[in-house]
Amino acid sequence: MADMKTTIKSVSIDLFFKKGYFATSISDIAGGSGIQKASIYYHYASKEDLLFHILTSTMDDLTSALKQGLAAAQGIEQRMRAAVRSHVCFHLERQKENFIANAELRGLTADHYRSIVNKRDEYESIFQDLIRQGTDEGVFADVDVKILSYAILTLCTAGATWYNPNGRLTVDEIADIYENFIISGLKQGRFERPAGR
Amino acid sequence: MADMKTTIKSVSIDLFFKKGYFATSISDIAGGSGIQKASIYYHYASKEDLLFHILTSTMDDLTSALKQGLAAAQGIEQRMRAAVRSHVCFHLERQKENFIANAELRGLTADHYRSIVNKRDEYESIFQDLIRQGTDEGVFADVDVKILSYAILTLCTAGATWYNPNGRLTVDEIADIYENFIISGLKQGRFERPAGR
DNA sequence: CAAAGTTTACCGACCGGTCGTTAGGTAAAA
DNA sequence: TTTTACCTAACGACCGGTCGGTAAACTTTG
Repeated sequence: MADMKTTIKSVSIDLFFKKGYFATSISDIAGGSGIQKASIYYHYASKEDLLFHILTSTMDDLTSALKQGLAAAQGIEQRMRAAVRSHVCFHLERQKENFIANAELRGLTADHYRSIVNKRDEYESIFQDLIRQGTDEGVFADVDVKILSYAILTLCTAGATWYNPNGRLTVDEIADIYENFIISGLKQGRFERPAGR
Repeated sequence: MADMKTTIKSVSIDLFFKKGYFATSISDIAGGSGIQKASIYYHYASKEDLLFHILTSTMDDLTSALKQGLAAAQGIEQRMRAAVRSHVCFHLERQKENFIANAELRGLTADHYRSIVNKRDEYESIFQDLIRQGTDEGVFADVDVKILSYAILTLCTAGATWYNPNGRLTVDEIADIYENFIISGLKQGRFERPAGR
């Protein structure tokens, strides 16, 4: 019994994911929602407004999921593991929205673009702080913070591109693989040696 | 004194990169090339044909760069390092085309889409073979070949999204960072220990 | 409690504009 | 005389968005 505004949004997510924002017409969305295209404008001001709503809620949920995931974790390695896991799981569980969020930013007006990029920057900075802390503590190798944060984020983000919910691996299994890969890449050989240096 | 066909292609690459394939009109391309839009059709059969030409040449050059990079390298670790380096450098040096190749596949007809995806699969399989060989030889940890190959490729591909040619780091420096990060992630602690186990 | 007013959620018809593409023509080069 | 490389003009399709209207649901009021 979802209301029409929610239906329109979810139909749009499906279509934007499948065909892309520019290739999806208001008529397509209306047809998928079971109403006439003029009625879309009762619920959303414009096609771009609809895209902006999708991206905003996705980014907000993404960030709050990360903060929630970090709240419980202690110690820099465990915190980074929690962050990676949160990032991966969110992207795989809400694959379509995240795919759109990474592919259709160009559909936004300048103001809305800024708004979303600001949210993304805030999210990224959490990861960058974790990396910085890890290198300061000597747990991670002395890596380039910017590049490595991009690497970690795009790595997991890319999962939303190829992930198949009916595929061979579960979300948790994929998260395990990424977690180990990334932590190894951050440590770069700094594993606890049998004895002193 | 590039001929007009080449000019049109390179103007299209610039515009597809900046505004996206669907948001770029034939008029835009014609304007940027200094001719009328009808004249585009003397050189290319359609807008989609133009996109297909761009993607085909990009994929072909990408694969031959990889094969060339691998020809000189010996030993699985060195071969993987060479592969990563080739991939990173190609993506950063031909940033725009690679960005398009990863973002605009949806603009293709079914036949052309298949053609490009086949080329991409062939390219991926080279990386998958390298990973498989590395795990067989015990140089790399026992990782999931499919996922790790996607990880490696998307990692470097993402570079084409954020790379700034006038930025802080050179292509070679970025390639170094990725090379070490990826090799560490593949080895997952299997570094040569000071002495016997 | 019923009549009157107001709001909600939708519709069909239409608009100006842009799109990719084609037809037919032309002037210079081969 | 044919080919090359472009042009002007126009085509039909489709796009996002607006307009005026309407039936049903709520809210207010006598």
